[in-house]
Amino acid sequence: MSELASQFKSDFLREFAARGCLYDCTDPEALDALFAKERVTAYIGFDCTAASLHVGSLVQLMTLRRLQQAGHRPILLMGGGTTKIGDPSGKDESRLLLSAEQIEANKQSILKGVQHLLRFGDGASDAIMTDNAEWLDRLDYVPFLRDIGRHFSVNRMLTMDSVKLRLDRDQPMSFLGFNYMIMQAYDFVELYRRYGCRLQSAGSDQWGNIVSGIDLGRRVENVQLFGLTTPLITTASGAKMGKTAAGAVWLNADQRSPYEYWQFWRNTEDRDVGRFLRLFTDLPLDEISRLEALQGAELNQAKIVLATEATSILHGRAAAADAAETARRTFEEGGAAAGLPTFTLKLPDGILNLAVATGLVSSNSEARKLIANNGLRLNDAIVSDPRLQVDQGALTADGVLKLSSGKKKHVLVKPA
RNA sequence: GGGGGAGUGUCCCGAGUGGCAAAGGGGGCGGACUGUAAAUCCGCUGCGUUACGCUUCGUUGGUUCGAGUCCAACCUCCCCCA
Repeated sequence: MSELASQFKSDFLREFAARGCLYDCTDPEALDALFAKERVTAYIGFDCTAASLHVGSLVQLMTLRRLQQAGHRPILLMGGGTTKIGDPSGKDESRLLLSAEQIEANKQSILKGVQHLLRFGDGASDAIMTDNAEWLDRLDYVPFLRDIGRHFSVNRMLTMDSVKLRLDRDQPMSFLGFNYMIMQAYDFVELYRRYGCRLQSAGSDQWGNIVSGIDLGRRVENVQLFGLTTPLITTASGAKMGKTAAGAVWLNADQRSPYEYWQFWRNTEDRDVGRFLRLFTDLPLDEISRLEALQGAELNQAKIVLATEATSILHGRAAAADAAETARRTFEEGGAAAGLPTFTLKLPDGILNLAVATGLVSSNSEARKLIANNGLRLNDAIVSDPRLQVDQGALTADGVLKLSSGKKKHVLVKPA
């Protein structure tokens, strides 16, 4: 699709495609014309299954951001209702159902985490946040079946990937999960009714659900709706974006600090730098071309730009600058920079307990193994004795301890 | 309802049919080499006060000096027949 970039007339689609964000869309010509003609209202839905979104959702969030930057109106749809059902796509097992309270708490937390990405308000292109629980929770079963259910062919639903793949692998699927796509299709129509929303965007795996919504819109509202999908982002090595050893790369600062988030991007593989700059920053394309052309160690400069820009979008310019400075002091000067993750606690007995207390390792055994592999450092000196006692005398001039696992993970400990 | 099969180290896959803390792989972590990259090589990958002890193979009982392995019941899933 990116080769079509130059053929689009609308600013939004041209830029979107040129950045490698476009995977597929329905009726490209009509959608392009719509974007060129008027302010478009578009939505993306997010599940409330966790207290924070992670990097895997970032492409979607960036899509909303770009829509807004191009003067259109993004809707952030929180799946407070659909989360009660659970998306069957891709999962091998039905997930445990979350309680309504848990879903609501997750929703609030997610919203807090994405504040910097979009401008909310009452202006013409200000972002709107809504929750599909507002309409899904109130549905009356029989009227819903008569008005909406009649438009869905079970035969067709069975052929959709989210269902088919599951059945093909002999994995169970309850009637509950089977309804997810109907709810998502209905969301689209409801958002059209409420906000004149004409476009739904999502990852490419949601194509089937999007098309269902478009079909439903034509049948019940006689309107042409559009769908737009983004590619599934993997690293050049084939790993899914945002999954690291420590778990998902969460967007909320209380789960992954701006410094750690900055580090995540700083450690991007060489081959991904240009692509990620296009996808995850607002930098102009010619600037990105210049950065990705850097060779060898020079490319580290591009990674620093990537990290700072990406962090800035999520946490703000100041937090990004702080993170960059903390990283510079830590990695280039080898110091105990104040911006590192810091734990204030009473110094425990022995180095093992200290390492566990900071979360650098999860058990004493793991700490011992790390020490045996020369992986644990206290104030940059390799710890070789697992029985090492840590007391006030070990504090640096700043009155802290710097504890490191390997060369990249550093934390500070302040005696309480 | 009848017949057959499966559930293994709480990341995943997967060997194992009486001596097992349990093969192998992926993933992950650490080390070497580098550029906070990739590739490659090496080590580690249940917990603990670590030449020892404790907990682990769907659940609960049983046989045995000893059970992931044998027996019984139960739970969950899959396949075939009805």
